[in-house]
Amino acid sequence: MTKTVIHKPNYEEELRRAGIRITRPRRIIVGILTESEDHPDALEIFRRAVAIDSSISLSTVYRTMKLLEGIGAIHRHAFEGGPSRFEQAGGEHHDHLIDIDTGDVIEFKSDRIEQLQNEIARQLGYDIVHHRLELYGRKRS
Amino acid sequence: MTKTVIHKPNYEEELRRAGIRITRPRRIIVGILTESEDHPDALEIFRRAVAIDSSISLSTVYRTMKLLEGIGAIHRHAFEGGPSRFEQAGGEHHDHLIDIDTGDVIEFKSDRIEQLQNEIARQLGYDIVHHRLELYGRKRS
DNA sequence: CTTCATGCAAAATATTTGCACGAAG
DNA sequence: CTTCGTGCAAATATTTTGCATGAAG
Repeated sequence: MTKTVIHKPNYEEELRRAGIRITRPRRIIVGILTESEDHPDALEIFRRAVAIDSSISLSTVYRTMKLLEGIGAIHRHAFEGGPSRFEQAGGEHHDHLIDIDTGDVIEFKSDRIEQLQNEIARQLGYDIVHHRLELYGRKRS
Repeated sequence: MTKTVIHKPNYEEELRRAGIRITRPRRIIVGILTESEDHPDALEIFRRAVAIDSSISLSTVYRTMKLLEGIGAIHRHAFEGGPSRFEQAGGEHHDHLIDIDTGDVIEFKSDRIEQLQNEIARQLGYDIVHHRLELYGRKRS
């Protein structure tokens, strides 16, 4: 098991490659995602964006999230209860441990688990397209 | 890895033990959950309930789901995109493989994975309160 | 009887969409 | 220029809640 390292993708490059226009709101939003080391939801991204350009709308945040998710540039997480939270893709795949008291998210990765998942899917006659592993825990005192 | 076996809990007994009144809507709703071998959402449970007693309201379904979840009698799943889906608890713990083409849910269980999860959490300084493992896959052809 | 559950309608939350206008290429 | 993206407001989807009434124990 290893903790993952943050890396900064070049979203503008990715967008251009996908033939998507680079506009001011999009530039600001991807900038925010690039700088974020947490897992903000749409509203939080909107707040950070508005601090830079107050004319940005929440709709555009949602639209941009969908767009980026579509080209695989970000991942959408639906942790229990709350709204979707987003995270830049492009780093190594990892799973999440969510602190149920603080909401903090810790990333981790286990090749053993991934391997077991594949075995299980195969035994059931499936190929895994993607998966979701979330541990909800409390800090040991 | 093993597939889990369905078993029928006595919800009325559980409710009584928890000091919760057994009303007509509740009896109908838990009856539906007992018979269900799928993972219906609130609206689907509502539809099945209305077929038995047309006076039942969707609010009551939601309230009952929350109640049953509170006493640990059912589990709430938030599979990607859709609304919460429910399943009777009381059987053995298991995880889910979701067929991305049909929405079918297959239950499975892996002690090895559970064990690895615990190790990981411990290494990160946490105790797992619960977890969620979902494999999204496509039938191998 | 007293407490609690219900149905209904309205509210709250999260997200999507139609439309007219403005900006990107 | 032409296409596409934007903000805004309204719509949608899911879930929760206030309130007056009725049922459970």
